[in-house]
Amino acid sequence: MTGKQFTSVWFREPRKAAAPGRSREEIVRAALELLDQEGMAGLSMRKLGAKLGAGATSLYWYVANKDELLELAYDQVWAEMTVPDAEEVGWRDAASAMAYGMRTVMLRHPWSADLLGRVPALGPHALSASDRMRRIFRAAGFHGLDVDYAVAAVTAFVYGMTLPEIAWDATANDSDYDADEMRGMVAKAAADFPDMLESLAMGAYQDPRVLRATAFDFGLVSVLDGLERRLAT
Amino acid sequence: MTGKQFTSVWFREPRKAAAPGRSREEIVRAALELLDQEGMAGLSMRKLGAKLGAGATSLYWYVANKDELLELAYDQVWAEMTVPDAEEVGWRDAASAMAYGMRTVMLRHPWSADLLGRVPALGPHALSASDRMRRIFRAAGFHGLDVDYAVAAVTAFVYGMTLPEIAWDATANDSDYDADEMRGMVAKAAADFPDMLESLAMGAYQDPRVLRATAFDFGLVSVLDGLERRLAT
DNA sequence: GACATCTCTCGCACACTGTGCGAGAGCATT
DNA sequence: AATGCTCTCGCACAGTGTGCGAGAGATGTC
Repeated sequence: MTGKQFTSVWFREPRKAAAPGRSREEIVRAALELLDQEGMAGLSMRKLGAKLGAGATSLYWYVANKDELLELAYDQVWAEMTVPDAEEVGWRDAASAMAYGMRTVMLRHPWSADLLGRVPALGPHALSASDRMRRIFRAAGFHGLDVDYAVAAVTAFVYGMTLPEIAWDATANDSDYDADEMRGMVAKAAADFPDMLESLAMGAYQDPRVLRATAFDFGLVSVLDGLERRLAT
Repeated sequence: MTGKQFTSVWFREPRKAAAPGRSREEIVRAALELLDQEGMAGLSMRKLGAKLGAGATSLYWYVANKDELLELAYDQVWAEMTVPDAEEVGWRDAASAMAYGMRTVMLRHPWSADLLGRVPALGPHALSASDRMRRIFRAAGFHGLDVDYAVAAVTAFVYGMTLPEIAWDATANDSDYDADEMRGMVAKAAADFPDMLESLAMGAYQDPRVLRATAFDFGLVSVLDGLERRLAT
């Protein structure tokens, strides 16, 4: 087993911050800007270095490698996720708001789709968000490991729903076709499935964004209903 | 807008198969082998060419670019997903079997996690699977767009749940630490959240695989319960 | 038989990527 | 003045996907 060792930034002591000059914070901030503007493919160490007026490899003094940098940036995304207090609004509304919040944050930082569920979420912000999520479901009445299961169910739904949304937006942006042309080609591919075509046609009369929001809401209500039912027994 | 044009293999006419020699099928098959053995990072055009006793760029005769190749491989994964007939076993069992099936197929081809929900699933096998999924929920009693919403809810849950499972397996494999050491480091990172620590400790006494299967079942039952409730109203 | 056309292979080259290494600059402490 | 520590960065290496254009081999067509 000579495979490269797995490590997380959060398992190591950070380099003690010295004088101003460059800092880990500044680097992460610049990386976030680059990611928001150009997406995951637009972030390279050389570009990031240039943006900071530094040589590409200077950054390696503050960050062990690119993966660590991404872990750091990832945690900043978690910082934006607001998880309301269940004591105030009731667990159902809290869970719902949390789910919607995750979705909007993900859509705001599409590159996070490449990291969510793929990179260990052990940063301080991620942990704090998890803790607040768990609180919601404890307030709902779950106990023991069921709390984790409930959190996992809702977050899994949000990931799985939002991820394709992001992917769709990305391909739509990269395409020279407009929405109608796109739909036409999809229809051609699905020509053998009349039932799907019908459904496609029904969706064509609505704004895709509204359509997706509706789908999200439909699923979310179902998931929460299901969890509620479990509490009742 | 000079961005590279988005296209899908499924939008283009395939090159009409000529004599044996090399063929698109053979290439895709070899790519699948490589992906299963070495994962997404292990697939490069040069390696694939070598495996087939061909030059790296020879493959470009059969496939426009690597993305197209991945779309083709991706569809083969969908070919493995069995979706039972709702008429025979009832919609709930059918949906449940479908969800478990998707999960096992994904775990069997971990690299598919990088494609699922990210790449348009418009290949024949993907479409056929979708069609059969829709049938399940129509049999359940959903109508119009609700059919799509229900399918989306269940598949989103499966993606979102299985994706982190795969990621965890991957990092565990790359690591020289064993499960206990890993848990120790996680515990250190989460030291500020006593509630999480307690939960971590509770999970420590069980086989992680069983734990994850339990979590999956818990969520799936909830989602299906939620959908069932919607039918009742 | 000779020539043209079409199918397919592949080496070269280009522009990129992450990052290990080692030389050095600037500053602080002794 | 000398030592050592913190930090920068150019070079180089081993990769990546893929555009291009030269050619091989088969298959018509006159």
